[in-house]
Amino acid sequence: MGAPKQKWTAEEEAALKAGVVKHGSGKWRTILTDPEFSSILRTRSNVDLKDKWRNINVTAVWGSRQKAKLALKKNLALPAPKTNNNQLTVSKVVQREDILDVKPLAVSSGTLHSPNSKEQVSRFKNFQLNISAIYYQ
Amino acid sequence: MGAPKQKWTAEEEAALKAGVVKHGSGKWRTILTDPEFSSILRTRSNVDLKDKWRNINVTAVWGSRQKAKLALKKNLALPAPKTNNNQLTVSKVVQREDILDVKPLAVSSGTLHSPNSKEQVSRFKNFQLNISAIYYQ
DNA sequence: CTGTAGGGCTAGGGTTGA
DNA sequence: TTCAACCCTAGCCCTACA
Repeated sequence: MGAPKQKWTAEEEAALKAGVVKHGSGKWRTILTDPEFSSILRTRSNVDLKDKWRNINVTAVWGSRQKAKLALKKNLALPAPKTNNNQLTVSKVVQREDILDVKPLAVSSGTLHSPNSKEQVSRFKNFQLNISAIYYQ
Repeated sequence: MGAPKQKWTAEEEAALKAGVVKHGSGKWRTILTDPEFSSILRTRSNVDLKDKWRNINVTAVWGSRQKAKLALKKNLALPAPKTNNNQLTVSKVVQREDILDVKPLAVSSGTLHSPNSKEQVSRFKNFQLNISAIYYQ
């Protein structure tokens, strides 16, 4: 806990993947220095890249049980498919757990635009001020 | 299947609170390895300590973690307060580095509330603003 | 000193059994 | 349904090593 966690955006992840394709895994500093990615990954360190890559691969291999659960839950939680008209809705039951998430290894760094203006949160090194407003009934 | 639930004893809880006072919140592994508490908390993991501390604090302010979560969501879903209403501006200047976290407002006694001087709490009829400054090195 | 690899830790969301 | 206890893991830190 030093600074609030900075979650990886899809754009950053894509840039990392493209960087690994271009320079190879383990060349974190090189990827960071590459002008093709340096702007997107400006806020990340080489160690961050390494850690994120590790998470990506771990997730890809997966024998995780929670993710399977989540996938199942997600499926169950889906509202009945809303088709345009009035027709019987058929609920589908997915039984496979081995699919999920095709990982695009080579995502070109096209013009992915940030979902929003990801403002750069200032990250203090040894101080954090939390303000939370909580409403209750 | 898993281990049966191991309820926290009063002694364990006291040790945890003392550990937080001594080492600070978030230093779960440190508390665990402190000879002063290691014997009492022998059967607990660092994650257990973290979870228990969360329950203690959440219970002290609210009735439950669920309510807190709901309240938070409710808060996030609310549009920004309009000018007409309660516009609060809070500023705080910090200079010291030697303080360490200000969380132990949930010490055993029956009379909680009246947080210490490091934390300010403003209460409205159905609204609470929490401000906490956390220092660390 | 710089960078990488890998183990470890915490925060926070999620799950579960009583 | 509620909630204390417990699980899962992204992100970040620490240390060894080259």
